[in-house]
Amino acid sequence: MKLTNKSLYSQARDAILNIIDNSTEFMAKLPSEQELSERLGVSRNTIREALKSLENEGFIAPRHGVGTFIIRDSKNIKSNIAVLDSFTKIITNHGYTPGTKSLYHDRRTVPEDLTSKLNINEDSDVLYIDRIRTADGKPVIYVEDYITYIDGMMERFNSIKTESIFEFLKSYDIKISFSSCNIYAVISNEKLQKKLSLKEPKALLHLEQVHYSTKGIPIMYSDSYFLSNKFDFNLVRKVID
Amino acid sequence: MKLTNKSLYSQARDAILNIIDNSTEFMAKLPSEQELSERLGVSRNTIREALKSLENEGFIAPRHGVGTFIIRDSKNIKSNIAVLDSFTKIITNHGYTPGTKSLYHDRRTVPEDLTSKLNINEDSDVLYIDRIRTADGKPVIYVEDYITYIDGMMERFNSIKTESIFEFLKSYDIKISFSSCNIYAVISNEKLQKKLSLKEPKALLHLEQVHYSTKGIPIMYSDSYFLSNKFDFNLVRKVID
DNA sequence: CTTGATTTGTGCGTATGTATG
DNA sequence: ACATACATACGCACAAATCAA
Repeated sequence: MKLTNKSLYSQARDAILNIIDNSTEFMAKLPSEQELSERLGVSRNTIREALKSLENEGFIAPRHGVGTFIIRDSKNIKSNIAVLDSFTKIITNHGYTPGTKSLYHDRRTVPEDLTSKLNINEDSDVLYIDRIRTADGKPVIYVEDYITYIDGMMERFNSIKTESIFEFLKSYDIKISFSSCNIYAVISNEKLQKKLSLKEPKALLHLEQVHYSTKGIPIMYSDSYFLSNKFDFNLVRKVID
Repeated sequence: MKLTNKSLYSQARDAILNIIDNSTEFMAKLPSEQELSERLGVSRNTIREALKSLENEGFIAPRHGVGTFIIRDSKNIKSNIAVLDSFTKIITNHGYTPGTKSLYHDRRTVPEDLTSKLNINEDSDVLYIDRIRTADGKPVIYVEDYITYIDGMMERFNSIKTESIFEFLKSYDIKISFSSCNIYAVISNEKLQKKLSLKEPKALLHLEQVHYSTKGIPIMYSDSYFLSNKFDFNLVRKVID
């Protein structure tokens, strides 16, 4: 009998994240793996899987022979750039009300430089989507998406009213699992200033991404431009020995 | 008897990374965990640890019930921003010869806004270091470091000739383990243009970091400014369920 | 449509090593 | 020297997903 659809380690992770968010003092020590194992009623291995996941996201720092310490909580993190969230969630996390100002799309032949990135033939089609996302009504992100074309996509995109491309792809049983992302700082050119209603050149954070499905197949290429002063992108960088 | 100072899983990781870098076809499939386990003579658990690490760095994508697939190799990755490398290594990886153009340092009271970040009293001192790093002789990174002051640090910093702050800290038995990093795009102001020998405003990638030791103690705050057009910063972003 | 083989995912138990205080 | 706590490693069992016969 299946009680939940979540794995044990994922449930343990949630429980530990709860401890983290409720702690107040700086560098508080978590209960030992042994104690967490007993308290949550799962094996130490399962606890360790949960801790590893939290360590990867930068919440905790284990010290060999000493204990595991909380280095930050999830409440104050507005956006972890290593986590692939929707624009809607990123804007919401920063305390703004998200919206979409303009939306254009067409079907076109894949641009030459994207054939290798999307691993498709040069005469293949893509669904091109051009969007301006807003925070409290003001333009903050400009996005251009190129999605490997599937039969009838134009028509379905017209009929389905969703702000989320990820949701749209789910209707084709495609679930985006990760993206390979290049990060650049750019100064807005005329096109970008027009799109983002800027009167003067501003610094933008440019993310160039190839999105992959759970099957590891490249599905979508995106260029997104963030008004950098509106967003806090956080990341934990680790030394690899 | 200790034959190596590397953990088994780390050795397995190296062996698998070697397979990855030597594969040619797109989305090639790795040998199964079972086979890797037998071939490398370690347990399946150890193989899984190695694979998990490679998955976290975006080299492979496992598919439940199917196999593990190579999505990129390490040869073409110039700089994974989630990995905390030295500036020297980042510049070298991009194919340039690294150097340091200017170097200034002093001892000063900690700036007020850094007391909480470094978790020190407001009357504590820091070692301030101001550097311009070059690639093939051209300025490409401007860095300002603030290190929690330890007795005699000024004198020792004068006498030790190293380009690496990390190496300098090791002489105090402090090993940097990770940093918490905020990422911004900025347009160079007059000060930055002077430091980086720029004739006109350019887009810079600004990393604001707090560096922690292996003990999880904040040691150093850094502001670094990268000439964005000279560097490729890559990152794998994952959907969290 | 069912079955079986293969492969990754999850979970437990145990033992030993290493760092810290 | 000792206890505590995390790190590494092995073996085993079963679940779940996929695919081909």
